[in-house]
Amino acid sequence: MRANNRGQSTDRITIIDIGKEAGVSYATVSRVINNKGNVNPDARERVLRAMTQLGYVANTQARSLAGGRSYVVGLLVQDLGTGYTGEIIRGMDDELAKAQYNLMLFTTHRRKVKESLFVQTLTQGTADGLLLILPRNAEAYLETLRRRKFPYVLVDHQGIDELGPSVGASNWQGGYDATSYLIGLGHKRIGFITGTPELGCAVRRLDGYKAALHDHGLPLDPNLIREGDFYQPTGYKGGVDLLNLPDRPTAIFASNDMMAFGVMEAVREQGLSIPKDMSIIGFDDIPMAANVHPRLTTVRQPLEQMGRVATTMLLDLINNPDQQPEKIELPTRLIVGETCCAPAQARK
Amino acid sequence: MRANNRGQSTDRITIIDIGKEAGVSYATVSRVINNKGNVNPDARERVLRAMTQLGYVANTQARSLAGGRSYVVGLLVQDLGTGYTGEIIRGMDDELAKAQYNLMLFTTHRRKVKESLFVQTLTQGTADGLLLILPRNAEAYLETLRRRKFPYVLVDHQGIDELGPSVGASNWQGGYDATSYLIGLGHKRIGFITGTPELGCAVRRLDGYKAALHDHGLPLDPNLIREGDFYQPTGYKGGVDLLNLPDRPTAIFASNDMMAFGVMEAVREQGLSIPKDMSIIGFDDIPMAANVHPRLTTVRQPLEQMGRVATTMLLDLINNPDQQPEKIELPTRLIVGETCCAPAQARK
DNA sequence: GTGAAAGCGCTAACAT
DNA sequence: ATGTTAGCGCTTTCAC
Repeated sequence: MRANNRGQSTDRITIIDIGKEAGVSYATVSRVINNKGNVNPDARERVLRAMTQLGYVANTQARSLAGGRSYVVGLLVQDLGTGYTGEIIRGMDDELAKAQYNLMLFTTHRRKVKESLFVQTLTQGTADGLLLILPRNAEAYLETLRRRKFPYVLVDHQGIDELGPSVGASNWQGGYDATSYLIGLGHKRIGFITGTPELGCAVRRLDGYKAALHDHGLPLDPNLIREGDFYQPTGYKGGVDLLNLPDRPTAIFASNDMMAFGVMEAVREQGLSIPKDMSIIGFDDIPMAANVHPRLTTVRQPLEQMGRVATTMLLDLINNPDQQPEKIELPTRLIVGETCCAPAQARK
Repeated sequence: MRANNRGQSTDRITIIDIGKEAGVSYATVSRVINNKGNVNPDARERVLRAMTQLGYVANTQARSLAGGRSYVVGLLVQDLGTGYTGEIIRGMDDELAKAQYNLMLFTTHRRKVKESLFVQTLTQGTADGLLLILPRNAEAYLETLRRRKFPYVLVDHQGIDELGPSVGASNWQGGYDATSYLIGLGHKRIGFITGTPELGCAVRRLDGYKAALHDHGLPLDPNLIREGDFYQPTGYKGGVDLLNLPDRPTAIFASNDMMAFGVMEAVREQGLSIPKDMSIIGFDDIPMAANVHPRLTTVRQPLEQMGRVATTMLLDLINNPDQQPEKIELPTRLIVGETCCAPAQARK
């Protein structure tokens, strides 16, 4: 048992050991491991046996240094707080495990400039590919990634321009469906709280809202639209503002669940009841949406599946670098909870 | 511009380039990078300048392969769903970034046996240390880690025996405080929903509950204690059971916030009001606790700080392998929300 | 089909 | 104080 320079014991089994045990050169062992052709079935068998027998574990550092893969995928997220990201990661994680890949996590929260630095590190061989969940200001480093032909997939980033392979949900349709649902219940004045306006998904949800109003012959009142940023406090604030309107809406559609929770808070603070006095609808269907009372009516994004699909896309891209970048949009679905009902006047 | 075997462009700047540019051997460059002594200030200056000028980024694979550090820390978690983990990671992440470290994420959810496999990978040079949040059945691989003298820190794992360096919160005190608070409000029958019984933190919270009852001369009714697992559904179920008791409690203390949400659900389903008919208290103070209505009264664990402290401990351990393993317990604090009040009979 | 050998970028002796 | 050199474990030509 040897010890490395930090005192850790490192009695590693290398391909040289395997080679000796199997009676072949270690080049052959490498061929077996990487499934390259031209290996005698007998030899392959012996190598495989030696590997399990000696408990061989590949050293990924050496592998990637020698020009192979690192078997690491980078993941860039802003935040882990809301459960939204957690759901997506669950899907990624599962898919990655199947392919024997590991995940390197980068969080950008609070940091401003460092984002491009991590791209440097990552593309220097640390990772074989990169997953980006809802990135902001991605343009800067996406350009670098593209130039280096470094595989990446965007999750839930639907910019206006061509930013490369991406997986998202049908945000427009979700916004349209939720609004139509409220209109169907009899609501005529429907408040809307936007997400971060720079984010494609936020814009699409708003567009869906507008389109639904238009298709049902309802006027678009700019006063009913408040800007939010996908976090709870702006939902609360938007809710307060809308409630204070002389001609207040009978329903509020928040661009995500966290903001919907904020709206719920605002409504209750005024002593109003949900949904009797105010119908509320969210977007995402994070786990918590089922745990609040009354259960939030919302538009479900298939978050876990989005993570799953993004990951398979990325692994595909790593294996076949010269592919056409795909853009996949997964369907959203209205989840009817208990926060919506017909407006008061319609019930009279 | 060269291209590697996967077609990516890899015009890397190595320490050799830096050496040439600065007019020194690349060994000197290495010395500068790693802050080893014996470098002429002039030479150091030239090297540093060359590095920024050429935009040098170290190749961590090569570094760790050559016996240095990988500048990666592994993180083992079960789940990212509840926000609890997210908070801790936020603290870790911040601290890690300061030390230029990266984070490799391993999730054990759903997988049964693979846990020991990741230890193999990790200790083969992929990471310099390991952080474990609330691990279950950790004994198996902790033994391996110890034998290999691989640095690790446990977060929120307070087993009965000596499992090594760890960071936790004062769970006993928190349980004691919450229970005392309820007793102070006038409650005499207080239901309790446990966490996963194998987890040290769950046992401590229960012990704190029992001690508070005892110290205030209240009897311990085993019927009022229900087993949970820290997830919402068992909170709901425990709540239903306690509500159906002929002599139902006037308050319920759930071992964490997610289960407290479940209790709230159960109470409401019976048409009862919170806190008038039933006081509820949780544990953790995850962000969501402030977003439910009424705001959950709970025991705050300093989650972010726990992550922070665990990380500095680990980095310390990486730097000085022969340290004594520390055990740090951070204080919890009662957060008074709106889910507790005096019981009905006391108010009469 | 298989082995020998070069080299990925770096650290850490060992020289000087 | 600095240069030289030997690997770390692996992939990948290039021979045979």
